[in-house]
Amino acid sequence: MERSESKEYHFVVPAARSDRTTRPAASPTPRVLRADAARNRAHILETAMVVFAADPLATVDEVATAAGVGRATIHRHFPTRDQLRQAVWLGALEHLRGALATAGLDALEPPLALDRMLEVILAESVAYRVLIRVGVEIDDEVDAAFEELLGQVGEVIDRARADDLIEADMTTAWVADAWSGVALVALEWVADGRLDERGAVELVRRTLWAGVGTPSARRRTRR
Amino acid sequence: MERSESKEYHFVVPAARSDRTTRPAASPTPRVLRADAARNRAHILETAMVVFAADPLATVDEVATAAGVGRATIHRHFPTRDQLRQAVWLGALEHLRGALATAGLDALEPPLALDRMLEVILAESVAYRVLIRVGVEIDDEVDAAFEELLGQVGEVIDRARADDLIEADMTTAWVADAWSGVALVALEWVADGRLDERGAVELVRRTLWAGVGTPSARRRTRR
DNA sequence: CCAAAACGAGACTTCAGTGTCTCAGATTGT
DNA sequence: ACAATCTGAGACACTGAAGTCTCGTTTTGG
Repeated sequence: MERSESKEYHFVVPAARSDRTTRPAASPTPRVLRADAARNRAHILETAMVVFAADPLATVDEVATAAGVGRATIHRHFPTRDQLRQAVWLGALEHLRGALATAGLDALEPPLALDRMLEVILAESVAYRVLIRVGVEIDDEVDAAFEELLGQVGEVIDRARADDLIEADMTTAWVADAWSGVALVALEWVADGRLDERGAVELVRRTLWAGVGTPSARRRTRR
Repeated sequence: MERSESKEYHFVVPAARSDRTTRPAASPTPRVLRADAARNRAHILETAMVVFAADPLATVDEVATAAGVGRATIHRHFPTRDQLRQAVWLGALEHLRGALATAGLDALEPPLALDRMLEVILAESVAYRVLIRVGVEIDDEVDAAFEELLGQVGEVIDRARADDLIEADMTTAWVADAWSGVALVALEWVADGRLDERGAVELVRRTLWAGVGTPSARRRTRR
């Protein structure tokens, strides 16, 4: 690990080493896209998201094949593989931000809002997986976008805190990370078919708010 | 993702695609090692563990340099990079199993045993990181070893359950995974210096057993 | 002490994957 | 309809890393 700054989301964002040999690159992308080009570009991005979610080390050729497109076409839109990877990552983040933005979290009581959030993440699990497993180079754009996403979580938690629902000495950052840690596990369970989405939401809610212990365990494990 | 069988530890064990171009390999390792060879082999393995923990995509040359050893020597002991990777992974697992075995978990009350377990993992965080971030190909050996490690966790949890400390409708597998999810977050916090080991153990214990909610939250979030 | 074994250094081969280029054909926009 | 743009297909050059090999030197074990 050799990240410089120490942000709050280390757990979620993986190392950013350009994961394959990459030559310096060349020209930037054009200015105005013809309709079909734009269509294609979007399609490539979407396919790449799925492919990278399944295998972060997938080659450009694999993406091209999956998208039913020539490899050269990909390079036309994304000069280097790293740039494609970065674009995919940002696209996934945008996907999630959009989904959360339209989920109406503000209108929900905090506990329900967290439930809703998990539902969104489960629905967008491919995007979520990309965020977690595909590397990204942290620049200002990434930083800002990510920060905003985290802000949405933090806000919900702070509202819960205002309702006296959160143990006072647990920081918002911890609650957010603990939530995402548990949510991530649940996500895997759903992906494995060991749990359906309803069950996942239920289990995460209970685990997060009340832990896995019985009342008697709560007494015994307190310091 | 293209794993066939569906085990309980998908969350922890990452995709196993040989993460770099690898040619077919060649000869197996010799039979009896001279003393210096054995020493060297162990040293390479240990160094590789550290290097791979920091960067799962590190090259053989990087490992060689870090170990102060010729690249050829590494290839003598581990014909292909993949075999080195596999050996490192298994070594890390063995490391952890050993540490847990000598931690005297059986003699501790279940909640304390889980605390102790986290302490061990924090102490062996390099090995743990390797397990999580470095790919491995699942063969029978890996499967058996991993299964045993999980068994150790499961056993502690089952003892807790026998003491009526675990909510009856939460499965042992879920408790184990939720624990490891939260523990993983705590591990990152410690690595970032946002938490010391004592605090991490404390926080994980409370979060796991009682969640992040206040008593009133427990009432309100129940179904 | 000496033969066998292991090593480092460096030269070499091979190869997968990137990125470039060209060109003939399809699509678009006006 | 026609010029501009985009595309697929394929050939090509380049490179980093893997794996092999040799040879002179060091270490081991009996």
